[in-house]
Amino acid sequence: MVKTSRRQRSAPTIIDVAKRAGVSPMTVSRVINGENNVRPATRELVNSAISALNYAPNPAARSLAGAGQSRIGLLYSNPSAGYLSEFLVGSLDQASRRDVQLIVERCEPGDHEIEVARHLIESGVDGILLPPPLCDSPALLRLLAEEQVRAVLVGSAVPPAGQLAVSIDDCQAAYAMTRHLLGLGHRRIGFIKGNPTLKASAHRYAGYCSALEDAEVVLDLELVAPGLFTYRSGLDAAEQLLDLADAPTAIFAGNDDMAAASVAVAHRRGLDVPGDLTVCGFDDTTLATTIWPELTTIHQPIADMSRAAVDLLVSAIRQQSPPDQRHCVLDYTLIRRQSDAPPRRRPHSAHP
Amino acid sequence: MVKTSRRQRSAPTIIDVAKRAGVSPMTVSRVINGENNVRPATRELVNSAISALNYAPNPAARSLAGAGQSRIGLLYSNPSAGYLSEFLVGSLDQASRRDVQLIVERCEPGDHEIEVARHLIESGVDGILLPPPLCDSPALLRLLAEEQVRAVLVGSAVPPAGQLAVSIDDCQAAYAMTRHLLGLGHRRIGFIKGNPTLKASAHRYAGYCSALEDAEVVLDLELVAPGLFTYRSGLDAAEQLLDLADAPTAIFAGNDDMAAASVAVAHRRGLDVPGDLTVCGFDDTTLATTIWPELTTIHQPIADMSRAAVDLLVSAIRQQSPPDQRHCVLDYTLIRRQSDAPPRRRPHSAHP
DNA sequence: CGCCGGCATGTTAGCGATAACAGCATAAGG
DNA sequence: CCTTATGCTGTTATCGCTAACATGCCGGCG
Repeated sequence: MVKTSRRQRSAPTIIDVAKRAGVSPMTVSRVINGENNVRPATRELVNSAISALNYAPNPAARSLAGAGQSRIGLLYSNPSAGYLSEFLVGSLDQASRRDVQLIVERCEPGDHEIEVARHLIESGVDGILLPPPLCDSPALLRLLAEEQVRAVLVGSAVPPAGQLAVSIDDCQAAYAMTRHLLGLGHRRIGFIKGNPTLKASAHRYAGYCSALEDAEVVLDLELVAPGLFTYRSGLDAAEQLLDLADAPTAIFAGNDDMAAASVAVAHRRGLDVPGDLTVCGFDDTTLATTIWPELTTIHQPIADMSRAAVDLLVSAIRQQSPPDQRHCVLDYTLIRRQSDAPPRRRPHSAHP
Repeated sequence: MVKTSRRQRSAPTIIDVAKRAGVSPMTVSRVINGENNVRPATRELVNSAISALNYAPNPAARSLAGAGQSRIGLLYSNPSAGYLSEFLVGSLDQASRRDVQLIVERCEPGDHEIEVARHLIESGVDGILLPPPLCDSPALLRLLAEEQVRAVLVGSAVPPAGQLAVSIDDCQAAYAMTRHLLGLGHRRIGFIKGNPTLKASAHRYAGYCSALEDAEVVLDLELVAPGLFTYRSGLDAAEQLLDLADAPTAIFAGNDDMAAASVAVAHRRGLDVPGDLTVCGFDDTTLATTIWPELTTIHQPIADMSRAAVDLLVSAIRQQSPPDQRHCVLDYTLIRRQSDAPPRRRPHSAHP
């Protein structure tokens, strides 16, 4: 059996070095940490003892005795299915690289987010990671500000000034998707808005509007349906859009859940997707590839975002990196799958 | 304030937990390390103190004090939506409690699982966690046996003898669900089988058959459709079942994805769920509560299962707890939501 | 001359956890 | 009924390192 090979002849300690250099362990420590109040001659002595013994400080002991390892919390409430797992994978990875401990805490639907957050804070974390939808809770942000706990908002489209944040550009992504649909030839493009309490909703809508405008397609408010990011709300919105006398040839839903609902409604009405109706989503959750046809959607690099978030937070905690970039914007990807196609009927000719 | 005064809001220590639980720090340590010589009542006391304080052991102190830190791998390939995140939360939590480093490795659809597993082993893990569907890969198990790497199979219905494993009783759960449907008055109950390479499929089917038999309802093989646990396969299976001259009044799908597909097919045909057709799933993935109506399904305590798996693995690695229980079977829950109801039409009278 | 202040260094006391052993009930055995 | 096992649980002593304080040594000042 190959016991962990590291346990060989116990490595030299700071005491071995101290003896050999004829000084006290403390002086060795000072030399190691580059403190400037050691006489050059002594420093030299210690240094040579160190290299003679091939000494390396024990990081565990170091963090135990010293500044202590920092811990960061991850507070999540109800992200869509695949979001959390990706987020976890990324933050875990980075947390271990940066040598911080990650405490994961869930806010159950019934819980009051404030209570849970307070619990986390009281448990002594030095900072908190807030993936959506918690990143847009004003009450939570207020609490964090009061308690002076640092936080990184992930996925919030427009974080308050100075707030640490990581996100994609929701507006630009929605713009790209709308442009994609326009490129396929669609002119009547329905849009299902998301939960108005989340800032991302407004931004995605803005991207949609802006793309239409740039393509000189007039925005028809009939084609814009309200939604809440839930499947259920998507059902209602899709019904509303498809009930229109001049129904859209494509529906761009504010997220995958509502897009999936739109597909369901289309099927219920005997419409083929994408033959009779193009449907696109946003987020690229697992739902997007679970249903049939698989959804064309916007993919967020969630794992990378969470990695970036951990980095930002740790740097802030250790005060290593000044605010050279408090808000980190990563790139999205438009993923094309089977739910989009050019419109079957020629659209009404647009302008002369 | 430049630095948080060291004493103020530091993380809770083993001593805080000990005080709160009214025991000595040593006992807490024993609980954390899963040593088996602690009275269950005491263990419970300590555990609740741990979660109340949101305590996590300081890895630095631990490795300093002796216990060399071990690492375990989590190898996953393609669990259904939501499974992974729950699994991660549970295993993370327990990994941090037990102070093992969790190395997460994904096996992409194209990858050969053997290669990925070998990579993980070579990176020096002391054991591997195998959630479904990898837990049922014979080739993988063979490799692990050869390499003498310990593994815990999670979700495999009948693990090889002596293999570390955690699961629920799939057969019994399917039995309970079928019984539930019979209790509602259904007699023609369709069943969609799962991927035949996974042992859970056969067990769920066995539970279904056994419940019918006990209720003296003859098993009609017409009502049993093949499936693969994918949404797509559920679509085909549901079409097949609903095409039947004497169609079922209820469909029990082998998992939630296929149940969701069944709901979609029903809607496409203008059937109301649950008014015209009852649909039940299995697994209680997030999909179950995403769609409408929300699915009645079987809930597995995935987070607890992964916690148990980590425990089992760590204990085996540290050789602290003998094989007092190599296969840990946890309880499932039948969750009733909106997708089931008594059959609308009186079923054909059964027997004289 | 003697006291002060500043620098280089040594001492002491933990950091948070565990190993090893010591106690102390309770159960088993004679 | 007393002794020897057999759990559980508590004590003590570290692990390697570093804050915080204590010491000794020097020159400068009144």
